Amino acid sequence: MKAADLVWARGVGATSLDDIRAGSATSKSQLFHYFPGGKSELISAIVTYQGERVLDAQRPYLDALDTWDGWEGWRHAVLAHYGSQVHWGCPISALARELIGLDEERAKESKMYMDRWRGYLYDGLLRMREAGTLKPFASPESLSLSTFASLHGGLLLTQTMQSIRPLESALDGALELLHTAAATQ
Amino acid sequence: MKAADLVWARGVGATSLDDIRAGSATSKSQLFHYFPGGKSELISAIVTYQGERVLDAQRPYLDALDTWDGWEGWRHAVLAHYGSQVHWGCPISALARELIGLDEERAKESKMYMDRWRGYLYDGLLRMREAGTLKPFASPESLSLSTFASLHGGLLLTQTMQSIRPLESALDGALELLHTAAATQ
DNA sequence: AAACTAATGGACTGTATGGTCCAGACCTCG
DNA sequence: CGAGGTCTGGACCATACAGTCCATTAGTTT
Repeated sequence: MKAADLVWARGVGATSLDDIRAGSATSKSQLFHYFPGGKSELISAIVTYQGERVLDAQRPYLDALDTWDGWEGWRHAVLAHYGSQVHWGCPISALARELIGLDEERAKESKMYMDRWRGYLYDGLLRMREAGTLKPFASPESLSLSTFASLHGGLLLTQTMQSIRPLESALDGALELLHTAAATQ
Repeated sequence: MKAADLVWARGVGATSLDDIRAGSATSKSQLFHYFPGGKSELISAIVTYQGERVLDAQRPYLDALDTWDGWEGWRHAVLAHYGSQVHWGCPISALARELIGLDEERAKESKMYMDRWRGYLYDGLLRMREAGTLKPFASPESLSLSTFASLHGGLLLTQTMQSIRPLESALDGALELLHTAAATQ
């Protein structure tokens, strides 16, 4: 999906259908043949594509966030994935942000990916607490929010600073914070 | 600055000069009279306005981030400021993000505000380490990055979740993390 | 090969946008 | 009062965009 990368690099509003047509070596009629709903439907497909891609890159760790090894693996997968991309930042949060107040329907779709994503962190933390790995009064809700915030803040800074460093620091800090909620044994 | 809020709500690309004209009850010629450089110059003014506004909202704590009380006050000021705004999220990071690859010159301006902002955190942490409040091997660089990432991630989630909760959790987590770097006395 | 259908290119249209320009209102000063 | 200059409204222009349409090609069936 070359279109997805174009939109990632330049944003939804700044990417015209002509840009996409030129980048994909097809014609306008082709574009509307495959996406009868026009740009909105194209964006929808891009949201799905990027959402799945981002989640896939974190597998199988997303389902293993109930052990410290799982979290370590996840951290490594995230850094490897975003470090290997051509563009900085996270396409999903960028789409979610831009689509708010531009295309409410597509914004919902990208928000859904954000929710699913955080859901994996939440589920892992919940299982950790139930297993006694975390303190009984640790809040999976709060911890998942702060961890998810660190992740996306790190990704955002990645973009403004053009470096992977902030993401590393953010994830290191987030994991260290999780450890402070570990049950003392 | 009504224009600043319009751009905050809808983004640079999705806000036309006509929208701004309508919102400010003036005419096109007025707009170009005050901003001969056109939209780019208008955006530049908005960046400056929002940048100063955001930093002002955190004063006087920005210069007091070398004590735990200072950090508490800062956390409170940030929550109060963003909780009282009409729109969610942070205008500066939103501008910085959108302007990358749209107007390189203005992107630099907004990135500058991000850098200045983080600089305050860094300076405070550096003074804390020098004063022995932090462990000698604590890294102001890393800590400022992770704290700043938490802040901006929290603000981003504020926007996708339409709630102040993620920002609260993010800041709480960030401050708790700072405390783990405190010198044990 | 003829007849028919589906895919394809790209010219075309209506609209919105950033930006220009000029006619007239409104001051200022002699 | 009136000449000179400045400010202001909004009509206007060129361009870029999303989306439509039709003539032609390519493929399939008989």
